[in-house]
Amino acid sequence: MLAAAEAVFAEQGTGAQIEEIARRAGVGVGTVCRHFASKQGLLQAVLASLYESVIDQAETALAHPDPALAFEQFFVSLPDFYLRHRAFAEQMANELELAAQPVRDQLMAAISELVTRAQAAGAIRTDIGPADVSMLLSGVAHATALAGDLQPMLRERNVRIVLDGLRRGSTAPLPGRSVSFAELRDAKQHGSR
Amino acid sequence: MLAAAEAVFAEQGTGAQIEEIARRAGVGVGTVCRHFASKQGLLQAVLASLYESVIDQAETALAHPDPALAFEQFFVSLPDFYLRHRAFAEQMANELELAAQPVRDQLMAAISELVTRAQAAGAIRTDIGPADVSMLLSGVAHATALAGDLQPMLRERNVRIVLDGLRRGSTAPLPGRSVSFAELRDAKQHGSR
DNA sequence: CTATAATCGGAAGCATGGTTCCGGTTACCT
DNA sequence: AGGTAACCGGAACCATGCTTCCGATTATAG
Repeated sequence: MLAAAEAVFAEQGTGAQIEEIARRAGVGVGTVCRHFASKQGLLQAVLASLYESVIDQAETALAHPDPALAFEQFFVSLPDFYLRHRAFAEQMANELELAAQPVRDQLMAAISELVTRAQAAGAIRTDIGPADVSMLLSGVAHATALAGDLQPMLRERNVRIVLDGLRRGSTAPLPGRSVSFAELRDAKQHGSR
Repeated sequence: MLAAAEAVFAEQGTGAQIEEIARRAGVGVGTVCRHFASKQGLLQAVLASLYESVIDQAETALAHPDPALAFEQFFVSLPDFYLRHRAFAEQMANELELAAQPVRDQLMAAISELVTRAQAAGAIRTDIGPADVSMLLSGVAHATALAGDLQPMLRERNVRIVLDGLRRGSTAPLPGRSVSFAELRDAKQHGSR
């Protein structure tokens, strides 16, 4: 049943209907709702396992000897994953709105590490921070969820262009300063408090 | 009343409730629904005028003597506009999903012109097309609608990074080929037919 | 084999938010 | 001033989709 939920959420995004999930799983609606407190709970359960997969991907990338390729590999593979898991893409797209979760923090930490190493290796510009990468990935995630399977080539180009913007040797300096995930979270809590 | 709708849509996005619009306009819900066929109609009416504003911006940019600065000016000012009109940002973010409208086509034409001129001037890479720009702007629009007013500096940096990715002198060639809006539309209709 | 308990399925309940409708009011014309 | 017609307001209506509940079914233990 959890597999069915994952499949349906993957295809239709977070807006998928419970009825569809139940039908796909070959059970009744009531059965779904008894096993999970709510639709939100079911979604969280599915997303948790997807987070694990992505964290695995990030750590696989981190094992790559070349930090530049490690970052690029992850940055390119993540949208591929979005494409196959639409609900996860939406989650990543809306991530900034959500409260912190352990698994989410773990992913953020891995991304931070990828960024730092790539910067140390001189592969990507040093005036950016994890928060910038997060926001860019959010935009990529959205674009992917929107038109990904319709225009796979366009999606891939989109990723490459953004990636180029992150490389070293840009023409103009960025305004402001780079900001970490921790700072971003603090600022957010401060702003909405 | 239309002004009230514009204000509410600007603040709350396309999900704004009619009741709120009515209250802001100082009228009843019924009055709103009599003047416009549906919520969708009201939204379209508001968006139409916003499209006009943006087209004006694009044409102002086109009047700039330097094509490079013209493109940059527009590309930077558009997210500013998104920030002040959240529903419009959402519309731009979801644009690929919608049927073509005259006013939309007009904007697309202006963007295409800005791109072509900037490319001719050697300001931005020649292996991209309007469809690429549209997808990037969609991502930027989403990121803006999501976290724009919370992290203005982050938003501005986001735009600048993407813009850098569009500049000439990138490290690796893009896969595939550039595609125009017309081709994008055709491909879309073909895919969903 | 039968009684009981757990689980299942779908229909009824509930919440949200857009749409419609009818009684009241206001403005205008004679 | 009086009558008529248009317009306004909000309450009732309807559609959608999550949640809950109860009768039916199946598994299990004595």
